[in-house]
Amino acid sequence: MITDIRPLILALAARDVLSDDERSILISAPWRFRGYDAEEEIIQEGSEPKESCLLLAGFAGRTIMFKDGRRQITALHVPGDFVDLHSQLLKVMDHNVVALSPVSVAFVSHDFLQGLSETHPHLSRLLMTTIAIDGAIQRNWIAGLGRRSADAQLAHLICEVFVRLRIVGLTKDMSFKFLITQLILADVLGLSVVHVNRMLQALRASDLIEWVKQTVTIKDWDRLARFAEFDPTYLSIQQRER
Amino acid sequence: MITDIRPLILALAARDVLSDDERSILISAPWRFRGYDAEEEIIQEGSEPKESCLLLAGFAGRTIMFKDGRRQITALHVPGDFVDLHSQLLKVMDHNVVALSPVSVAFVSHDFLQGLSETHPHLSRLLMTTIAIDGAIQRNWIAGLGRRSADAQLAHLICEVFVRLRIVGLTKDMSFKFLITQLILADVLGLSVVHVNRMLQALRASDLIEWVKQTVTIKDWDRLARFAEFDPTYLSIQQRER
DNA sequence: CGGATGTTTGATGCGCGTCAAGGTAAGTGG
DNA sequence: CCACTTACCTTGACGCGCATCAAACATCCG
Repeated sequence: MITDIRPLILALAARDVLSDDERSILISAPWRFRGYDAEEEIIQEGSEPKESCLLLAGFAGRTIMFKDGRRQITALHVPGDFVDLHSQLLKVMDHNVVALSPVSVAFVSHDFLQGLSETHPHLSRLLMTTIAIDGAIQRNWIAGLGRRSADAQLAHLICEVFVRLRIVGLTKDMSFKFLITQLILADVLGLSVVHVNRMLQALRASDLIEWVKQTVTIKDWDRLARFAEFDPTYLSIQQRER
Repeated sequence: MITDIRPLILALAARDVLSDDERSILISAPWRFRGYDAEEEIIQEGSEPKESCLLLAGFAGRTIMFKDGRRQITALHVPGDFVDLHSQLLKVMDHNVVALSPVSVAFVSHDFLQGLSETHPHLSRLLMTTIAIDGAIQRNWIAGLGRRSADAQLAHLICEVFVRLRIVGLTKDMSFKFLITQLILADVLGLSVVHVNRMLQALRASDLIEWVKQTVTIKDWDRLARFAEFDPTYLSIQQRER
């Protein structure tokens, strides 16, 4: 069981300066750790959580289900993401949170988080910022689902995941472990599995990416980013070394 | 020029109890009022606003532009909505905010809003909640763009707009003024104008809605909501009289 | 009255879904 | 250790939903 919350610290530090005090508050928070298998539900639609859930390892997603059994994944989470920080503001969950691969997570009580707003306002505000970044990512997905072609949308997702994983140190050169099946990818992109497969092959044929054994390698970042019209501004990453 | 911020108060009061003190703080806040014509940009992508913008009358939207000139509208705002409350958390705007009809708006400084978090924590938290509701709406749009058919997605949007307008008292029985062209609707739904037109006619033919002279009338709420699989939970409306 | 803006209609074609089947790799039990 | 299963990836055939192009209408406005 993973109990290292460093991904959160990396994710926050990428957005603003984190003091030592703030780091140690986070480290010593009353976390409750737990693991889930792929496809297990972490949080149910309609529930009223009293804790928020931080992802430490693996991939998770927010899913909205339709009556006919189809689903759409509305957010893809990487380690360091709070998957439901907004649950402290919204009482009832309007969607499920599902493990998309085996994951390790850490729960903290809403009470603890709300206490932060008095004792550590800057940190509390920084956490709110991650909610806003979530919103920016969602806007980008809306733009892509509405107006981008399937291949460009897929390319854009790969760019986004790469950058988000790099923030938390989960990339190696130009590649990363992506523990996601094409079926899940289809539910993210709003496409059929068949078409996802064909678009992946198109990107491979253009020599933009490689994807073998759950490892994605970006072979030509500039061309991929240009093809996807990827502009990382919306991820609100602080400029420094690059 | 409209300078009545009551829509905001109605929108907030629909989500939680608002004390008289909180109401008067909002009313006496240092608003700066202004009007815009349709298609005028209220906030530019890439700018770093020092104020947030409250919509008082008309419709506004957040738009993401593509290089080829096409656009996607990622949010549709009704009176009472803060169109860029998140700009106090995110430094750089990742999208434009555009007037979709003639609008009246009111700006408040971020400093004022941040001051609220100390003097009126409950109110401040309630404002944060509206950011989270925004996120919930966006998730629903993602689900619709990805998995719903064009007609169901259109029906869902009409349900959503109706409910949101009713909160701020802008519906009359089952109808509302919708100052939105089909071209704008196309950019909201990620469709072509032609197809939007056809889907509208389909809804009319099924006797679900009527749309004449910028006035939409829902002729059969239950059937429309069922057809769209509309469930208002995500709008976080307090249950009371109904 | 013309010109602009928005709505409606028709014809044609492409992007992506659906259905179906085969291929591969990993895990499971006898 | 091998048959069997299960999960996932890949490929092909076919059809529908929606885009695109083009043009006719309608409405409003100066």
